[in-house]
Amino acid sequence: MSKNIPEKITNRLTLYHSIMVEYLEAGIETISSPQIAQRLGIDDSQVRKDFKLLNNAGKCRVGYMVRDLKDSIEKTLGFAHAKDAFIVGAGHLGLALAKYDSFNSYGLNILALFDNDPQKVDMQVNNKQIFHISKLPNLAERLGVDIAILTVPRQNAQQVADFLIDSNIKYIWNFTPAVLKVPPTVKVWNENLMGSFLQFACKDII
Amino acid sequence: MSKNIPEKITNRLTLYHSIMVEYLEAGIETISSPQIAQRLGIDDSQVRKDFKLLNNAGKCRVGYMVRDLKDSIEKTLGFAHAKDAFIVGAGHLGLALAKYDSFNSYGLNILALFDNDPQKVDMQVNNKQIFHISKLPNLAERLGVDIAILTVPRQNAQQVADFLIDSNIKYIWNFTPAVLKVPPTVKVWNENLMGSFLQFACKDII
DNA sequence: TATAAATCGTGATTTTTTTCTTGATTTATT
DNA sequence: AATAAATCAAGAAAAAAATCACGATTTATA
Repeated sequence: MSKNIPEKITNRLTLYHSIMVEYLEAGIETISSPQIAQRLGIDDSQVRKDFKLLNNAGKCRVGYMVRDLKDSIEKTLGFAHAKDAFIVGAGHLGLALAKYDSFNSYGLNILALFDNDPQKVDMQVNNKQIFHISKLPNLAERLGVDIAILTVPRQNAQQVADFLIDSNIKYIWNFTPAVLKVPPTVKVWNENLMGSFLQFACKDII
Repeated sequence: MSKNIPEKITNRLTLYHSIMVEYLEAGIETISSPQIAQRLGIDDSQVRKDFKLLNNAGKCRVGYMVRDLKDSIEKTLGFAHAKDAFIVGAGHLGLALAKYDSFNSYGLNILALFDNDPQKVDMQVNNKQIFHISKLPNLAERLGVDIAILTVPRQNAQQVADFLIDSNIKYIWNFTPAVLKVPPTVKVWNENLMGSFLQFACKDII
């Protein structure tokens, strides 16, 4: 569908999207590339080039239609294309993500959580049940789920990932700091919160 | 101190660091650039160039000392340089982050949480107290805190950010999807979980 | 209606990042 | 001791990304 947009551009698209949401809420119907550029601290021609990629034409002296931009960004990023996923690891972070309702409107549908702690099993979080991890392969197959959000402790990350791979999980959104070893058929997306912070902190706090 | 290392390189440094931790735990003392490169799916000369930046010489046919690499990455990223921070917004995500103990070993020290919900005020989370948001300016000044982790709902993000800026907060780690408007003296680091997922999902799920 | 100002679209240029290549060095092996 | 294999180092080349520059268009204003 989408012609493999570079990561950097996708990242900017998500930022543009947030701004569109804000403008829509404020009842502003058009937006210009210099406005966006200034907000994000980038060049305005960059913004226009990105929008070109979305086949979204602007109007000189006026700008772009906010609603159209929002729609085409959502189309490009696949908001409507709902994706089912499991959360693996029902610790603080896993629970927080399970309660994070915005996932839904962005096309991510959390179906259930998994953990190996018997105390947590069968609890409900935000209408999603926590299952024992041993139930995952069966449920993944029955429900056709191939996305897992990994929120276990670092020490168990690789072991659990191996188990997920055996269960035919194809996409792992990795919130652990571990760098997972996976076969080429499996895609990993590293969130790495601490790494992210360090990038920030390094900028000039030190 | 650190000579403003580009974001991309910093990001790779955090990944290298994770691998070093893993190798150390496994008792492996040396590591080669091709090993790392293969693991991360990048070119090995890239890895060597990054290490060059750290002034970390390798040894032909052997590789680099894991311990040395880990130390110099930590030095470059400022692990030892402890930074105090507040969490603003004691919702699910804020609480999860407050309970996330790994922050400490990476040089981030959460001192307290803030919220405007009277029910949450005075509760303790992982030995950190939740204060009413109105207490923030005073505490920030007294404790010399200028870093805030923003985990409020998107709708309140800008308003709270403005308040933080008035309170002399200089660094905002923004977990809300809002694109904050801040003066040039304030630095924002956008986490944007959904945006991150969309980048991942776009890769080829659609 | 003419002029000015803002903005788009896009090709050219520059900068940054990544990959390629080659030579030197070290260790293991015969 | 000679040879082979793995690895580092570093400059060259290629690719990707960002910025610049400018003509064309549209709207507002004099």
